[in-house]
Amino acid sequence: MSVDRLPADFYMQDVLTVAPALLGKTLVRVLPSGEISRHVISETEAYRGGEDLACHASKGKTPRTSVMFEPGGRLYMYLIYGMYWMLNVVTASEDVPQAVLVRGLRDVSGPGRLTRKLELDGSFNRENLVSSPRIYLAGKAPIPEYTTHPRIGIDYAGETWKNKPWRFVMKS
DNA sequence: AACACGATTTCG
DNA sequence: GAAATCGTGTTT
Repeated sequence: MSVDRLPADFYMQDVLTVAPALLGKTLVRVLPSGEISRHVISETEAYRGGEDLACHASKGKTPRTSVMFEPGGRLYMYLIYGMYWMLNVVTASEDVPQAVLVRGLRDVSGPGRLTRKLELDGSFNRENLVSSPRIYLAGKAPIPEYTTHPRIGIDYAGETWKNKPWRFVMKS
């Protein structure tokens, strides 16, 4: 356990508050071998509820998206293109479906590559970051400087949503 | 039961 | 520019 593991309250805020606040925080992964891997989060994206057409939950609650309707602090893992697991942190209160996609670490670029490196897969879906012995987030304020950009790979979401500056990149 | 497709990455 | 590769949601 870590003394500065992020508490449940942190994840209960709106996704537009949590997504930039995750920048500079440390992703801690206890591997099956016992080795502890620590990486600083450098890039995130916010997916915000039923209205956001880029958010999987905008199409309603399904077996896959149901975890986003649970209280913040759990992981939402899903497989994309048949080969890459995406790491998402669920935020906000129950029945407010939101999640932050962890898109990059300071020394690992790309959401698909970072889950491979940290050995994260579907078995981590619904994992609770506040109590899990094998993965958690740690760190303290302040939030580092960052820039905002449109989200990647969501052209299907339409003009309104695809242009939202909801990608957050930590300045190196 | 069949089909279409994606919050990506890598190779040519 | 295109393939790889499969779970999920939708349609038949």
